[in-house]
Amino acid sequence: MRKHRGKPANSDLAEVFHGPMTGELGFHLRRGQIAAFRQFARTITTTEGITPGLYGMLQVIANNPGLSQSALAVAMDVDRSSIVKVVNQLEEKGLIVRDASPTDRRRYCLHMTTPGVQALARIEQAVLRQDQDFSARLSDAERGTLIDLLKRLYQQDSETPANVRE
Amino acid sequence: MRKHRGKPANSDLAEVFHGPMTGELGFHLRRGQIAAFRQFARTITTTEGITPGLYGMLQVIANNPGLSQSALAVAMDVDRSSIVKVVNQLEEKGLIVRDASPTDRRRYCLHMTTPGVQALARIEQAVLRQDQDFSARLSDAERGTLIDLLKRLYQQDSETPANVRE
DNA sequence: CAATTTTGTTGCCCTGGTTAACAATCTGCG
DNA sequence: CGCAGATTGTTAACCAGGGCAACAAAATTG
Repeated sequence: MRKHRGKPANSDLAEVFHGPMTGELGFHLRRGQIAAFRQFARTITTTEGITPGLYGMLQVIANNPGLSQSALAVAMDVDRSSIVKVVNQLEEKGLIVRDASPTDRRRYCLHMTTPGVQALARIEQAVLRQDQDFSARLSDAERGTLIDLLKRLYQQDSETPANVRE
Repeated sequence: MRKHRGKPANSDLAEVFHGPMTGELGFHLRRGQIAAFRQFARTITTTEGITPGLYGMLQVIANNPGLSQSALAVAMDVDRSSIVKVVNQLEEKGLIVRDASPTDRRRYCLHMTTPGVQALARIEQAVLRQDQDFSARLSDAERGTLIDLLKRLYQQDSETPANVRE
C-alpha cells in the first residue's frame, strides 16, 4: 500500500519537465508498470496480501503442477535462492505444498492445496477485474494492440520466446 | 495426504504455462519493463554506472534547474528521504551540486555541474540509441502508438486524487 | 567405485523504497 | 511582534526482492 502525499504548498514548481525522456519508450514503460503495480497494490495486495510477483508464482505453480523449485526459478527468471523465500511465503499461507518427488529425493514437487486453488480462483477474478479497470481508457482493440506490441518488445529480449504459451 | 489430479508432474519442462496471465495487460507490462531495464543495464549501467532511476533524476534536475529536493521527490513520486541517497550519489559523482537557496536557508537548489552536463549529454545519446535498439522490432508508427497507449494508461493513475487532505 | 552435476538451502550483501523522529528554518496568524 | 504550526533535509531502523557464494545431500556420469 502506498500513500500519495499532497504536494507541498510551497513548491515553487508548477510543472516538471522531463526533457528528452518524453520520447523514450523505456520511460513510459516504467511509468506504466509502476501505475499498474500501484493499482494492483490498492486492490489485490491490501485485500488478499498477494503481490504481483506472488500472484505470478501462484499462476505458474497452478498451471504447471509438480514443477520443481529450480524449474520455477527458470520460469520466473530469478535465482534459485530467491525462489526459496517465495515458496516459503506461499507455503506458510497454506496455498501450496512441497511434495516429495517419488523419483528424486532432492527435489520438491510444488502443488496447490485445495484452499490454494480456491484462493487463486478468487484472486484471479479480482486481478482480471482490476486489469480491465486499469485499461478502461482503452478500447478492446487498443488493449489488444498494446499487449501485442509489448510482447514483441520483450520477446526479443528473452532468448526463449517459445516457452510462453499463447 | 493429498491426491492431485492426473496431470503429469512437470519435472523437466521445456515449456511453462502462464495461465490467464497471458491475457493480462499488467503481466506484459511488467515483462516489458523488465526487458527494458535489463537492456539499459547491459548498455548504460555497465559503462556509465547510471541506473534508469539515476538517469531520470539527472534529467529532471537538468531540465528544472534549481529545484529543491522536496520538489524532486514530488516529481519522482518518492519520499523526501529517498531523495537524499540519490542526490548524495549524484553529488559524489560530481554530476550535480547542492547550492544554497538565497531565500530559504533550509532548502538546497539542485544544479548540474559542468562535468555533469557533459556526462548527461553523453549518457543521453547512449540512452536514445539504446531506446531505438530496444524498439527495433517496431515501426516508427508502432512505437508512437505504443507510447501513446502507455501514456493514456498511466496518466489516468496520476490523475486519481488519492492525495486529498484529511 | 569416484568425480561431477543438480537441488534446495543458508548467509551476506546490495538496491531502493518506506516510516518515524528530529533540528533548523520558514510561515501564518493573533 | 511572538509563537504555533509547516516545511526541508537528514538520519535511523526496517523491509521487499534479488544476486552471489558456499554447502550438504542426492543424483548422474564415466
